Amino acid sequence: MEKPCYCTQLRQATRRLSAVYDDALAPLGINVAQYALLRRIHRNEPVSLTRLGSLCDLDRSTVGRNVRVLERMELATSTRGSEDQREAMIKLSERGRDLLQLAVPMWEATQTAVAARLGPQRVEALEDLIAAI
Amino acid sequence: MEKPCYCTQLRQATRRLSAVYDDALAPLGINVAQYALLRRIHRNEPVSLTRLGSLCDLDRSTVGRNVRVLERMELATSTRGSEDQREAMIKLSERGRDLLQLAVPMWEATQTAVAARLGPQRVEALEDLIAAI
DNA sequence: GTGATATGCAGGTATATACACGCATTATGG
DNA sequence: CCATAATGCGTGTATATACCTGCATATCAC
Repeated sequence: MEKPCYCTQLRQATRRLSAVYDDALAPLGINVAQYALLRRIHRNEPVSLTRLGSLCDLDRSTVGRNVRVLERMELATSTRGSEDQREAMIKLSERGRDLLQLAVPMWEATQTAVAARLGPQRVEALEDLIAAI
Repeated sequence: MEKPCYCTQLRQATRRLSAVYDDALAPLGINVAQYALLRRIHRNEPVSLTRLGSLCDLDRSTVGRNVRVLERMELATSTRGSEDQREAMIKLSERGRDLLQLAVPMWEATQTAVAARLGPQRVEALEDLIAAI
């Protein structure tokens, strides 16, 4: 008796959960990945792409492209490091900061709703699992 | 006291877990998404894109593109339905069937290894969570 | 039967993601 | 100092994913 693929099921669950957060943030024109990135930048600015990549556990090139999207939306800016000319200095723009301030309560509401839907037991299991995987 | 984003953490965990399965299947030149799709086709062939989409809980256009990749790898074929000319009839090719036969034990080994690493408690929690999300 | 509606697909567009390669800049060894 | 190594990025390439639009084919209502 074969168990279904943990990975495939987890991927599916992640798509579903992402859609919930995406929908919540849609009025602001951002998705949950962009929200996470904005927040990460905000907490570390100015920050290089390499550091952002390691903070997000994403490939540097991925972060670079995702930041570019934020730049196109005029939510973030990228300048060159003053000491190390190789480094990109990523910061939020004014608009980015403003939008993030609107986004946080929306995210919080979603987070709370998700926790309520799952119940404390499952939330704990989720936190444990995330750490274990 | 703010809890980190469930969604973002789950996305991260999913990326990590996917990488484990991807690595295991890499010798065959496929990743876990392709494995899941091959398997799904195998169990339902011949199958239309719409049905495949609903089975995988993926957008039809996504499945269409993913199947196209399998076709390019010569692992699957797509012909037109005989009754309904609109329908695509997706099947595995010989190569697809052969490769799947090699892939299944690799997948099983990974599945077992993951279960061992997590332990029965967490595996159960994972199954429960996946169903709940 | 024919016009309206529904269904199935392909393609455009866009984001998220990874890996490999190459270029520029910085750091290091001698 | 200078050659070499290390570091930081950008880009090419590729897959996975979703939404929307348009086209072809079926179905249905009358």
